[in-house]
Amino acid sequence: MPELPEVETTVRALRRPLLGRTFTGVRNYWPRQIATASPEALQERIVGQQIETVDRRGKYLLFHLSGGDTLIIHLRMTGHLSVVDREAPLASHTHTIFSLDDSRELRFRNVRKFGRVYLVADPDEVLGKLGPEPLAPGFTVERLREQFQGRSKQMKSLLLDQTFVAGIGNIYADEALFYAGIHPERPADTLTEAEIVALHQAIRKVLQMGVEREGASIDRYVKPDGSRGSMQNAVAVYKRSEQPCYRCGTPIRRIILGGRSTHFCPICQQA
DNA sequence: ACCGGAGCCTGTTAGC
DNA sequence: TGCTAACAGGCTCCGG
Repeated sequence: MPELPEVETTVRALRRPLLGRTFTGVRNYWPRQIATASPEALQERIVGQQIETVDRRGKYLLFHLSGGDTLIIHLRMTGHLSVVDREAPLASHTHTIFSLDDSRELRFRNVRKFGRVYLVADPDEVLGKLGPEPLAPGFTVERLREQFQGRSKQMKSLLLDQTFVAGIGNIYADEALFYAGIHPERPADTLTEAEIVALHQAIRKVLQMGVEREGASIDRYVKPDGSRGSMQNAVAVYKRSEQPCYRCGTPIRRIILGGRSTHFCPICQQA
């Protein structure tokens, strides 16, 4: 669901309305959503702090604040952020509302309650174990090859591991493996050098495509303004089981790996 | 250290 | 048609 491209799309939409704003209050209706402190403690600490940057690391949104703290939000499965006038009607499942100094509010809607809010002095408390940022210039083939050290699990599961590469979720993992021509069940330690190069290129390609298309509106995901992205119209394998592979015409297969639905072409992706 | 599986959640969908 | 059970997958935690 919200994976790197969807979070990046959210960050880009929120930057303009949030940069330079100061928090004036916090309301919370689901205390467990606040991971680092009680809602009262969060409010106490965040009020008066100005938003200096709006950024992303993996699937996390980062708001660096004038008091030195960083507000971190993870959307998980169903999280949705929007900035609206405080008079706007409240959508169902809105669990945390940040009031701003311009009569607007940053609202965190979260149907399945998996999303989390962190307020920390040191972002590494939350982000410390994340793997490399796949669209950053430092994500080279060499860097990816290093990440394979000591890893033996199946490629699909490895791509979902945020300590391997940050930001990939179920959709883009299946898409990347398709373009790299790698079967999702392949043990990581059996990849050839050529396959690692292909995987590096494929990861960047599918994430870049997702960002350009402003995310995949599969299931519930929509942009902060409620409109849909278009990546769902450009997927090669995800949720295309039984439909013909665009490359060879063979029906796309769906299996369960590590408890996750996995889609692949049995001809183009050799075991 | 690494791996796989359970658990957290609720709206939607599949199946009887 | 109406109900229940399974499913969806982000991450953390636990045991092997």
